[in-house]
Amino acid sequence: MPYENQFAALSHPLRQQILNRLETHPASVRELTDQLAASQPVVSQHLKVLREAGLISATPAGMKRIYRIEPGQLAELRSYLERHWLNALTDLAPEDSAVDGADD
Amino acid sequence: MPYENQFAALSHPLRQQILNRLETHPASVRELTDQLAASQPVVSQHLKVLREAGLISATPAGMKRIYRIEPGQLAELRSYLERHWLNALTDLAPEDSAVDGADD
DNA sequence: CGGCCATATAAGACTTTTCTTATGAACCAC
DNA sequence: GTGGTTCATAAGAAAAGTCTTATATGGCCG
Repeated sequence: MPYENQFAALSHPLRQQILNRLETHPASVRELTDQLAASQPVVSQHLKVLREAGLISATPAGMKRIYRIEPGQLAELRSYLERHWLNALTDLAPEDSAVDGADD
Repeated sequence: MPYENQFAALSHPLRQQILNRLETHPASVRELTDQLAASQPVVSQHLKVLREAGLISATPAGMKRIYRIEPGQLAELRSYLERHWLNALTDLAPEDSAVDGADD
């Protein structure tokens, strides 16, 4: 079940808001907590979900940890979306394999 | 929190498998139940989630109901993915609005 | 060192999701 | 009509997710 965790990570509004913030500029937990009107533990917990899904990464910077978007994983997600469930729309992909009989 | 339900719908392995099936050919509940080794109520429940997310649609055909992919919603989802969290990757979108200060 | 700041994590309550079992409604054949 | 097939849905238990409160870890400064 590919990308199950990534889709789940994107399915929570606060995590979407976190990504919106990080997409424009990386930030620390404290900054996100101030901007998003959520408690610090909640922000940390959601950051953990996003990090374990590979959508963001953290780099220690002194006392803080700077979180930033990991665009590779998001690009793969989009690619997966296109390769599988959007062929019905575009109908321009005669890729024989990985289409029928590959459900998991 | 846009597309929250769509991402949640894609976050379950059985629902991904259902979409994999429907992407190649539309099917009835019975056919999906046979192919996916899940009980009929479970398949119906997951089809309901996918339908309420706008990702599939159903057309009555006699005794059966034929489910098929609704590619428009998936295309919008991909588009949303690109417009927001993939700018950091491509960096080619100077679209001023809907980027900063719009988290929900 | 002691105190403070930033973050992570644990424990518990609460909510939501998911599955199983059972049942009901609609359609078709006879 | 009866019987069989297809599908949806309800009820309940089990599992997973999410929030709050409290606490622990680690870095910085005096």
